[in-house]
Amino acid sequence: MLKKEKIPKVTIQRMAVYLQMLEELEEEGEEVVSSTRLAELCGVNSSQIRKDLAYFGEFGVRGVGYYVRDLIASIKHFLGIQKVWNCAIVGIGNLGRAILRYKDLSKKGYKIVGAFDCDPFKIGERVGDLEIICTRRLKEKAKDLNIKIGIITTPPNRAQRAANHIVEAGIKAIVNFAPTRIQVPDDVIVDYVDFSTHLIYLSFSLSNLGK
Amino acid sequence: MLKKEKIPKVTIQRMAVYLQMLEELEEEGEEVVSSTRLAELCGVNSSQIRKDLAYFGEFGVRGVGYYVRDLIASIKHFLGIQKVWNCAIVGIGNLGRAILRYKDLSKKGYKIVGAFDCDPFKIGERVGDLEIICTRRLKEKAKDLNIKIGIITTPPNRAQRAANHIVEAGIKAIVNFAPTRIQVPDDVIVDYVDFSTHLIYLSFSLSNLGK
DNA sequence: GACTGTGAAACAATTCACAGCG
DNA sequence: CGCTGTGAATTGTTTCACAGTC
Repeated sequence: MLKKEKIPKVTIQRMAVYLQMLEELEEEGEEVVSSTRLAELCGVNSSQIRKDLAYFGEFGVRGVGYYVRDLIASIKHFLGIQKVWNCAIVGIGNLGRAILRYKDLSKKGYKIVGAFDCDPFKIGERVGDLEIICTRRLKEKAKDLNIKIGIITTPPNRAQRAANHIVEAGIKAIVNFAPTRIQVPDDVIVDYVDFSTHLIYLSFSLSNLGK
Repeated sequence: MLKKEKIPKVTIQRMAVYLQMLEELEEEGEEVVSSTRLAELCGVNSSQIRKDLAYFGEFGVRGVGYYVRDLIASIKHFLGIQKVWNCAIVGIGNLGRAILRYKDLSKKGYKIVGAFDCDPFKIGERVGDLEIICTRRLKEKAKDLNIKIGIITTPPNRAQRAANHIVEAGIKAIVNFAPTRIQVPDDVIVDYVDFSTHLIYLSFSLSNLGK
């Protein structure tokens, strides 16, 4: 089904947005949606949606549109999120705790199964139904818990060390919330979530409106 | 100084990354950096950096590189972050509180001056040195507090209402952390921060390694 | 000699426009 | 007739390669 052609990162990101919106439409009881309508809701061009979907196959009905329920199932299938992905958080500060308490993640197919920190005063503390474990034990735990994604929520000066532990543990995907870049081997994928980058974009845009 | 040409969003985002890295270099006592070295640290191509900077002017010295301190100052200047931007948070749950407690924001030129929520049980509660205010009072407060950026950290089903209040208050820039799209007038800029989008990108990449 | 700044070339993503189908 | 799926045209971004200069 999946064509050999490389699928651009932006396409995957938009896919996640379409999925979000389709699930809202499903909740509202909509059964069919056209690319034009979905495009409006997502704030993109309608042929963008058709092109994005075309990377994965043909899901629509000419003259009709897309069946919401079916399209949701198809997207989940080809994005690989019918199964559950186990994640570990490294760095249990305010943000780490907020993510641990974020219940909707499991609905989306992600489960946080390990909470790690290197502060001896935190180790052993319970957060939700997890106990905080020493980061040095990440490697041993990663196997037992089948952890596939590492989430870094340490302060920036600890992020590289956290990344090293994650890489050591054989985990191949990292989301880094710390506002710093990290160095990892080529076979590890890193995605950055940086709040200040977004604020900078907005304040720059505000400063330059109409230019 | 600023050319008329439209500056791509990705350039601004990378600018924020360069700035981050330059500040780390400055702390380490580095006085000069070449585009090649900076590129390595940021994980981009060196001519990318030179092209990005060229949108704003000429900052380097041929045969030498860039003076770290000067470049930081220049970037801050043209991104418009020498001054402080006042922000309001709408939705004081786990994530909202985590952001309120995130002290480094003010170092970066952003200050959260208002905390809003519509839950009567939360109103009046203190978080850090702010008191939670009813979201309906956002409009009146936005003027007094000179709020320029609104941050939505509500549950998804409340995000549109939060956005409406922000727009009503005359604020022209929004960061939306709620995992849903919002509709706003054309003159309001919205930037989305969505954790699950990042997770989906990673899990998709893991599922398709080497394809 | 080393490194920037920048046109030109290569590559990538988006949008258009319409053929094809239900 | 309406809407998808898709080549072709357009627009945008990245990388190359080297002239210019400190």
